[in-house]
Amino acid sequence: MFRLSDIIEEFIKELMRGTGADTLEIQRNELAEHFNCAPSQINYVLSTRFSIDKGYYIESRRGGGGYIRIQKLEIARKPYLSHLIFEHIGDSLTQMDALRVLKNLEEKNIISSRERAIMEAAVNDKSINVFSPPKDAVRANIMKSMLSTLIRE
Amino acid sequence: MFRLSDIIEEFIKELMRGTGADTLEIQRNELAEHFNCAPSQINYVLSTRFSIDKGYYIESRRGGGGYIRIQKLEIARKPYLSHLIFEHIGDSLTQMDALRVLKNLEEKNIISSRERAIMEAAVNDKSINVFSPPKDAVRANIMKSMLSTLIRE
DNA sequence: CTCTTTGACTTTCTTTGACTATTAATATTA
DNA sequence: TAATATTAATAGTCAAAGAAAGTCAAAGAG
Repeated sequence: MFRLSDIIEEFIKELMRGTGADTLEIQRNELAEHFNCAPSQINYVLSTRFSIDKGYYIESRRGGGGYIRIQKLEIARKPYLSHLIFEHIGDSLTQMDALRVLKNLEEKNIISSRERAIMEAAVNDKSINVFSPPKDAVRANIMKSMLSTLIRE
Repeated sequence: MFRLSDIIEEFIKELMRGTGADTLEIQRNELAEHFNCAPSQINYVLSTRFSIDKGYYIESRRGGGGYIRIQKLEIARKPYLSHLIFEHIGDSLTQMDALRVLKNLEEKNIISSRERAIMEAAVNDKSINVFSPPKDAVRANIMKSMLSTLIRE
């Protein structure tokens, strides 16, 4: 069950927890060499796990002394939930993206692990056994609906 | 006489008894190779013998590093939830009935009010905007799936 | 007829690599 | 010396290949 992308994700998160700071600077090639992978795999990890919607902001610079700066956004609960509901999710949401969003919500202590499990179950492909409106559309609805209960309170 | 599906079923159950843990991760292709059968036969076994109604919860992931995770629901520990999942809900659940069930669960302190709100949102008619499988069938699925997370923990 | 087995085809993630773009450092020229 | 060109050092993009799992319908067995 060796998934390098997950390992790199954890490595970065662990590094951030370690320094205590909310920003981390890495060098793409160095990191790639550390994990013995193609440099572009780092981009893959960043775009799938450290996007704005997961609560991270990324800046980078090319050329000599270049870097990638990963910043963990400290957004308040409601604005973050609003962003998810009104901007990110839209009318289609894949299962993978849903799972990643939920993982981050738990990491940000916006939901408990029980709540995460409940929501994961609700947006799971196996639960949403539909044809006519595509699964991703139904999932988007359910997800937005669930998240909005958290804003209401 | 030799029903391969039964043998695979037993093999998986034996594996779970062996490890003592309530979850087991397998790789579909590996298992298929072990039994010299088509990979899709594993799906057949899982869907006929390891569904939620049979007391198991399944998660899976495709792509590199993919897996199938089978978790046994320890129903004895949660009789009320089990009753709901295995007897009450069945394969169709109206919105009214879902709301009643959730209200009851909160009154019995099995779920928090937040959890109730989340689940209500998930099984709401507005979230489940489907035609082809009737809403009540999809709702039953989602509901059982969510409730089974409470047994799993 | 029902349940099981098989296999071709599909879908979803991940990994890799060739090619491109940008920036900083350095060398060259006016 | 100031301006400009060149080179080296980074990071970015995109599509193809790889690695799983899922679906569905037809064939087979009881």
